[in-house]
Amino acid sequence: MPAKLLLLDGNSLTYRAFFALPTDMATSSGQVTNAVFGFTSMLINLLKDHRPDAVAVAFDRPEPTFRHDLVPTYKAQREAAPDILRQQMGLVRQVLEALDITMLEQAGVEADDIIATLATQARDRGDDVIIVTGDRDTYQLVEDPHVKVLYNRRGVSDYVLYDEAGIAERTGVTPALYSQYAALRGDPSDNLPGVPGVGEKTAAKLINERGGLDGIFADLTSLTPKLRQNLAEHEAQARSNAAMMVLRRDVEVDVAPEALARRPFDPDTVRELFNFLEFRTLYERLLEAVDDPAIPAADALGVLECGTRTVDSAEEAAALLRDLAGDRDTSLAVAAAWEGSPGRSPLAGIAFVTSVEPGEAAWLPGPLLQDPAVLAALADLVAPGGRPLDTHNAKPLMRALGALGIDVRTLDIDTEVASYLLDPAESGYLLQDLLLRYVGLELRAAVAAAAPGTLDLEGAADDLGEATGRFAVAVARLAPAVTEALVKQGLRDLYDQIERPLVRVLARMETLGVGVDADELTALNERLATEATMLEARIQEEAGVAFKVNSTPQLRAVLFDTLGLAPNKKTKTGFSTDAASLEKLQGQHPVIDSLLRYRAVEKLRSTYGTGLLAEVDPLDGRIHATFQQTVARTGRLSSDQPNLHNIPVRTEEGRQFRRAFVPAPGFELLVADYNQIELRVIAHLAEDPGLIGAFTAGEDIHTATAARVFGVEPAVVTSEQRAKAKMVSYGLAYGMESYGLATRLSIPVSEAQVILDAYFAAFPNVRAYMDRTVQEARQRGYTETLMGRRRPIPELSSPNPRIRQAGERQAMNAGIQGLAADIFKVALVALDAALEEEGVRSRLILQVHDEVILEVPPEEHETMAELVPQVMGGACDLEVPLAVNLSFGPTWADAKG
DNA sequence: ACTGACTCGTAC
DNA sequence: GACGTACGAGTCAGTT
Repeated sequence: MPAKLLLLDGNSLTYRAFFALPTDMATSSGQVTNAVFGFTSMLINLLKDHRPDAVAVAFDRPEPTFRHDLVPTYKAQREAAPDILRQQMGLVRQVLEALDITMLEQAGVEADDIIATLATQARDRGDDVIIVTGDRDTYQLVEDPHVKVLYNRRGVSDYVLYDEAGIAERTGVTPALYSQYAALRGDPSDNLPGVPGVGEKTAAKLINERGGLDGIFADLTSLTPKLRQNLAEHEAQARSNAAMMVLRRDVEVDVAPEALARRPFDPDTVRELFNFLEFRTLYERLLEAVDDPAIPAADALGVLECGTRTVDSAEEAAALLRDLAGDRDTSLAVAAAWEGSPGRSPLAGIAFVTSVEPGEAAWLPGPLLQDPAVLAALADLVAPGGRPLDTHNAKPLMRALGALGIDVRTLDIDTEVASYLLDPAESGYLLQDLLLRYVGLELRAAVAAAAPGTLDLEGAADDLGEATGRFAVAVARLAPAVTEALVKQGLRDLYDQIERPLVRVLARMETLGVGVDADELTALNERLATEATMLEARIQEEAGVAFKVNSTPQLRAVLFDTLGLAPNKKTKTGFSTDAASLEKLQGQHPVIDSLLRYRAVEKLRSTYGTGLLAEVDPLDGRIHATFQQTVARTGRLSSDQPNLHNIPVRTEEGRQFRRAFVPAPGFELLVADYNQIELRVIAHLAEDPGLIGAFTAGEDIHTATAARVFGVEPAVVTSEQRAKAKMVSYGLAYGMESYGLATRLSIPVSEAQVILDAYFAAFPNVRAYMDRTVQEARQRGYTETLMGRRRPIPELSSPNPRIRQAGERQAMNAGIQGLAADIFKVALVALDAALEEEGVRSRLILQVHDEVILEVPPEEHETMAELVPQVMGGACDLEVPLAVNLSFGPTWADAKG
């Protein structure tokens, strides 16, 4: 029985896969994998569908081939492959290496020539050959029934198998005549022009009628005049093309036929590589495809094992903790379990790892954490100089232990925070996902279903200890892996100096919470609710129909159908009713004003009235938000339950809510915010002398900017000019374009463009910086801040221009917002340390991106007025000073300004 | 009853 | 489409 040989064109197929699949397919570390995924997926399908006895993949080499010697312009028009494609060529080779599939390449010839040679040899042996390529040149090889071409049409799964008849049907000529046919027609992708006026149809007709080029050129007289002239003039071109297109079948391939035979691969190697590439489904498909009982199935990939011992007496627990405290040179992995939501409910218990491999843990149920001796031992364990602690999401544990009087000072690796630094673009950081990705182990299903730290095992209380023990062992296995990754990516300092200490600072701020005047909030809420009810009735009256005003679809129908108003903006589902659209309708119908007012009132009532009241802790009357350290992709913090980062400030009415934020009795509030931090960051990063000069001189930045942009003296800058300059400055960090500026300033796009041009002419380094940033990000696949914080932006290589441009704006913004966030975090950590060092009672209670809020006792007013701006101003040494605005007051609103 | 998509609006 | 990063209220349609 003849053997079956599969021959692949590595370059052509990888190239096809790259353009067939979206480039936002990437690993968590930002490596784009669309092409290597597509290639691998297709290879697996081929192995499965055709069960070849032998496989080889041929590659082109970068240096010129004999065809370049024949025709110097051969392929000269080709652009260099994008970086993210070239990287993947290497990955494709790694995949083939792991699968132990032979790769062939040779200087001076192309992959097709190697394929032609091998195919001819195999044919001569009587073997069957299937050639897989995205390139049509190999059609000429299908002249023998043993040889077939699998032509990859568009994607990675859309391919068709051509035999001789198939080629004839597809092209109109037989494989033997294919190269002469192609010579007439030309090949733009190889930069080989054909005969003008001769396309596929004419070429096939001529070749078939005359049996080839010789027959055609022997006698041109019977052809139409134009065709005759074109052929006569381009005979040399056509003959040269033909010579170029004939594949060499005599390449000296240094490989014996047996060497191409399928061999079993090393499953561990393949699994490791697929794991690295984050191919989650391919391994199983591969196993199906090779059907080799010697290769272990995917479910033997590795399940984390752990034996957990429940500690049932306080004496035993205290002894264990003292024992664990003895080893200060290695980290201790722990995991917490909660009665309810992490950090907001009592601890259900803590598991401590007693052995990493084999996995063993000790489970201390919650009640033991009431015992004074246990608490004392635990406090010693985590006191300064105690045992380094690893855990997943340390902040809630710190909060809970803090409530028990234990200050955790020995945090080493928080696997969640560390993983966030490794890839801040992930949608979440579940322990089980990370363990699989970085270690290749699975957490058992019952546990894997639970959110990190929640472990809602449907009342399976007996399992809670065991499940938490497994979490702890998982942390112990994961921590070294993420640490190694941190070091590799140069993120270790960022983690050690900023993120890790920040965890404790945030934990303490959350625990303290912020005081609110619930009576004031309630009064505001009721007033707004009354007005909302009144407005709702008025709106329905004015519109003449009863409808749900909060419902966008219903409002849309009322405005644009019932009332017949003219819509101007569209959303995904219909005409927009947002405030900007409504404002354009003002004056056309009385209901518009009522609607705008209703929207404003209802927003305040629902989000800030009812919303904030629901978050007031009945125990202490304060609001304890959670500050999320692993959410924002730029490195910023976020706040939820409630979000204290978007409390209104711009309108007086909204600002009322800030009056409800008050200090603890006997304290006043201190608000300290960075002045124009993002613009200063831009000045520094762009090294723009104009901006740096203005900031250094302490000028009003918007006036100074306007003066330069509009070419007037600062003294005569109008408020309108200043407003325009201000808007440009704000938009800068977001990559705003003329359209956006025009919308915001209510001016024509052309005028906005003039202003933008003038801005970039006045501050040329800013544009250069933006361009440089995008360029670097595109090259590397990620942006990086001054402090090394990285953010992958795979969108930069999207073939979709809209997505790509969005990626460019993200890249510009990430460097700016990211550095501002880095600086601010440094300041928070430094402030916390300074307060501790000074031994003051003043304390951090809130942060809002570039603003910190402290509770300050009156006697420390002067100290803080000096200390806070000094520490914040010194957080980072930029080319411009970091100015800090300070204000004290009895409420958040009073302390603003 | 729950969930996710969608729209809208607030902050920096 | 056209300005980046968040969180959350409310509606609605689809699923349990």
